[in-house]
Amino acid sequence: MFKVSKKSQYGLRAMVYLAKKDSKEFFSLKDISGKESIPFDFLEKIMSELEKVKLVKAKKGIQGGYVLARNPERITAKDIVSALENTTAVDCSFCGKSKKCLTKNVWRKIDVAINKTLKSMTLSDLIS
Amino acid sequence: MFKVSKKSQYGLRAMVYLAKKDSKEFFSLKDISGKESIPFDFLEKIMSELEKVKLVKAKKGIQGGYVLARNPERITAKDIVSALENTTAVDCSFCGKSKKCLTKNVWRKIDVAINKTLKSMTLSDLIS
DNA sequence: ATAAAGCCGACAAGAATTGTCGGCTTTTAA
DNA sequence: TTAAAAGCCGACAATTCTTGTCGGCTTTAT
Repeated sequence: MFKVSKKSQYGLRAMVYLAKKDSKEFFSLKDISGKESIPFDFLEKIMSELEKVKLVKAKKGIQGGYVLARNPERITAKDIVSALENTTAVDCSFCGKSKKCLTKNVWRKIDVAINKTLKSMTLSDLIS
Repeated sequence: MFKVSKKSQYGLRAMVYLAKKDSKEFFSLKDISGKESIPFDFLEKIMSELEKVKLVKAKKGIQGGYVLARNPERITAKDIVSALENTTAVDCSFCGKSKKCLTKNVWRKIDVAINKTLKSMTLSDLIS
């Protein structure tokens, strides 16, 4: 419970890597995976998901790779994590069915706290 | 990621159930599992773990069962969740190895936020 | 034209969660 | 004093989720 998935760890690290470069240059999967010690094939899937939600732009072919789609100060940790996780933060199965489930508030408050925290940090915060 | 485990859901529901009764009476696994729709055998393991950390007292034999070990206002959601989860909140594998991992703060802040939230709610808050 | 890259779907390995079972011990009440 | 009700415990089975891999395809710069 509340274990950070490798996917989010890798995704955030890759994005921080791109943010540190802060240029128009494209960086390849090979480069990122090498520098950040992320399994190549896994990273490919991750970047592809980040591209679908337009957090990065991809370019195929020689000299291709990925760049951030917008400035680091306009990308939050929440943008990245939400793109990679399907269960958006805390999700309690029983509460949905039971109107008066007394435990609902616990999970809901945690959900709010996590999202607020994630939202409060941008890539540019992280690299500064 | 950040999915609430059934174990914690069940554990918290069982504890809220006992807190609602708020008496010296013992309630059996059979009773709790029936009223709260929790698989009997699973609940047995859960209550046994809660007993080990002295959140509940157990009594064997006929008319046996479980009671809260202290007043509901002295048991927080964190007490319960911590007893049931081994990975205490957020735990990032890479950060441990890399001193200057720039993503570390993200996971650490979430960890703090979750724990603070869990700590802020007692069983008596939940049932009121 | 070719080589370097990303794209995509399928799937396999591993780990964690969730749930089950059988036999044991303790306790109460008839 | 014995039988039934209950908790205790360890092993294990089923299921689901995460993590990782693979093969073949498309695109693009040189």
